[in-house]
Amino acid sequence: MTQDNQKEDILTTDAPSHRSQQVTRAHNQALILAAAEEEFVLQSYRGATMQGIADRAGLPKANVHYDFKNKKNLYMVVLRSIIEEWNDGLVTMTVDSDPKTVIEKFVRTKLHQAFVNPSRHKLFAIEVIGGAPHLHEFMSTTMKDWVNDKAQVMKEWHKQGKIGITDPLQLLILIWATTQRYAEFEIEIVGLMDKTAYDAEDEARAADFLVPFILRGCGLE
Amino acid sequence: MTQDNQKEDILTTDAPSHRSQQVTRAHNQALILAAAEEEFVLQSYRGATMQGIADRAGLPKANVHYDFKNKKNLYMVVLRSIIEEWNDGLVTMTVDSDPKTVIEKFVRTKLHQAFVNPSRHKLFAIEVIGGAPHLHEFMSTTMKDWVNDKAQVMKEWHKQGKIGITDPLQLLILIWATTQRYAEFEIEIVGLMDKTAYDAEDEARAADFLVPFILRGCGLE
DNA sequence: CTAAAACCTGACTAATTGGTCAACTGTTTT
DNA sequence: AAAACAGTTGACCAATTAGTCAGGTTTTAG
Repeated sequence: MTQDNQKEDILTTDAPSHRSQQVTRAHNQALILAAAEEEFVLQSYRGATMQGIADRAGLPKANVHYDFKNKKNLYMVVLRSIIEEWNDGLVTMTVDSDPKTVIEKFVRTKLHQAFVNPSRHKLFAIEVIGGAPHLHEFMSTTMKDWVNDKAQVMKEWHKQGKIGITDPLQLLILIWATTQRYAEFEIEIVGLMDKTAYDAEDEARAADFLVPFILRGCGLE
Repeated sequence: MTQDNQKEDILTTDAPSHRSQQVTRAHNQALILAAAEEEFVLQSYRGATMQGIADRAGLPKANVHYDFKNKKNLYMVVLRSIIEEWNDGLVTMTVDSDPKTVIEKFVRTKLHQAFVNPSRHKLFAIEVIGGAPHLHEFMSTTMKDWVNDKAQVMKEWHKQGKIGITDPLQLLILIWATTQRYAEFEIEIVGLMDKTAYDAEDEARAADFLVPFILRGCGLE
């Protein structure tokens, strides 16, 4: 029950059948990471069990330890991959950019990430809410630098009368809060919509509401 | 180390010294609840230990079991007290109310709750993010009724041209997201502000940003 | 004053769980 | 072909932890 389909691998490469060991291992690691992400979200760090992650990935527990050393390390690997994705969403924003365009793009990108990969946002949120014990470095370096940079640009925009916002940090907090909310509180929101999961139009519905609302709030449009 | 100051009770009443049993018990239960709230936020349900809660309350572990039966029950009691507070923040909102006044009041109330009692918001958030396994009933009854009621009112406002919002649920999500964020992501926000805790003016700063922003977003003012 | 009831707690137990390890299988190198 | 290596896994162990309980003390009722 733990290990079933060794033969029918979905990979499109067709090298000799004994290429499998390396490839399978990479494949299994991906399975484990995905399983860990789910388990950590649902059970939170302490509640997640290595056995639970192994079961979810359909592999023996010792395999998980072989690939990822220990629980903390596995958790850190998952967190790190989330941070990498965070960096991808960074919009280029300079003094010469058009505020309206940049803000709209930023909101849409963040919102899209939230709908495409809610688990990662949930995990990140749980980590921060619980005191961010594993994220101190990231938050005090990468994130802070990024925020200071954008805040600088927005202050300049304000000086030039391009935007009605005096406190850029508050605006960033608001944008993160409103976009990520759809991922983090998925269960609540979906429940209030009388559904069990988001449907295809929900992201668009959220964007159609949020984008004009935020632009208006910023005194644009 | 677990139990120290039995004598010096801080209570200002000075009834005969053997009133203590009942009073002390109530007092201890309050201590345990507060301790549990902290522990559950920091460690999440599975990570929180009865011993940890007991230590935090300065009482023996068996005492916690005596007062609250078991871990799950203790958790439910904490959750229930949070839900009660949630109900307190409900603003009266009818078709005849002034949208601007009501929305401003609502935002300020929610924001104040967030700053006054961040732990409760964190715990609630962790519960919802983790799938709300203990909140299904609340969310599908009390909360849903409340939302439907307010949505009805807002739709009427829109029909009368008093407000520029067509999808009330989205607005409620936004208000919750932006206000509660200051509680849930306290660590992140405080870090980005180069502090270790909110200072006295932070709530006002957030309100001064949020209230006009949201009113503008709603097409008011 | 006495007996019952309520309260309190140290010591113990059973179950869970992160982590290890030795034996095994398949792959690569020489 | 055979030795070295990488990958795999069942079985086991030590530590943690929720929950129990018996024996104690304090409070209340009659």
